[in-house]
Amino acid sequence: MSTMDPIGQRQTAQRRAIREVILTARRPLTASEILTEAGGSLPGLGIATVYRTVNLLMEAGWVKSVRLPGEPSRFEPADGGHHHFFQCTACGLTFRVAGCAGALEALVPDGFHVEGHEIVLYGTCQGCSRS
Amino acid sequence: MSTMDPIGQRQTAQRRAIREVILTARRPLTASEILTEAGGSLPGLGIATVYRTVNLLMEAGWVKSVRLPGEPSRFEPADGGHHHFFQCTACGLTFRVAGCAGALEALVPDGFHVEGHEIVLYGTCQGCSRS
DNA sequence: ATAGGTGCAAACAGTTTGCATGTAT
DNA sequence: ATACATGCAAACTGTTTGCACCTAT
Repeated sequence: MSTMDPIGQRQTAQRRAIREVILTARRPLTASEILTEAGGSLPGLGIATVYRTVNLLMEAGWVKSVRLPGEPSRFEPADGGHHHFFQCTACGLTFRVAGCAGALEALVPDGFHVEGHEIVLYGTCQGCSRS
Repeated sequence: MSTMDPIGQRQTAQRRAIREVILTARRPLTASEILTEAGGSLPGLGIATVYRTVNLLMEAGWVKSVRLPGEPSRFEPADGGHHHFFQCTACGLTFRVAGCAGALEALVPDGFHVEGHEIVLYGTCQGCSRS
């Protein structure tokens, strides 16, 4: 899967722009953040196109969604490896956390099969803890 | 805090019914599930009252909200102890999971303070794994 | 009597969808 | 040329809010 692979059936400026914005961002972006970013070079870009393209990118395996409880969906490159998130309760910023607590299978009763998990940590970030 | 403590300033049939529905349910309920349940004995009950009462119950410490990523809020008694959730990817049912993976503080860099966390396990439940 | 609560409808955010227009192929 | 993509607006879900009416105190 190279950068030149088409998304869907056709290459369009919108799809290229949206993919680039997500792939070059250093944090997961919401749909409206993507609209703002990509809309800079593509006046008239609509939120529906962002959602349609993001869904296409997810089906194609380029992008995955990050869903923090009570937060709008964010989108990030799918190849970022397994990680979780830390959300600062003071400033609201969301940080990526590299590690992962294992042994989660042990938590469920017999007959249940754990295939995946989501962990969100809450607390105060570096900046907010200091002040 | 006894069962007779008022919620807000006044006791009303709606508030009593909504509280009882949440406190006697054996799984967390969405606002519309609460409306359906409590609405049985209170025809005309509105969804706005459910939300207003649930928010009041949360402020009062009776109830807490369960927010699974991408799911509508659910509400459960606040005194249920620390636990997490397992959501079946086949049938969609949500189960409570008693245990908890510790050592989550180790995942964040120096300067970050972990105050809480949320863990959601995904997989197949007992019934769906069998078939 | 009156502050506070309720129901309804409107408003709101996030997301999806229908449709006529536009465009990559 | 034509099937696919876009933009807009409408629809939809979950949640909150404004307001006139109602009720526990």
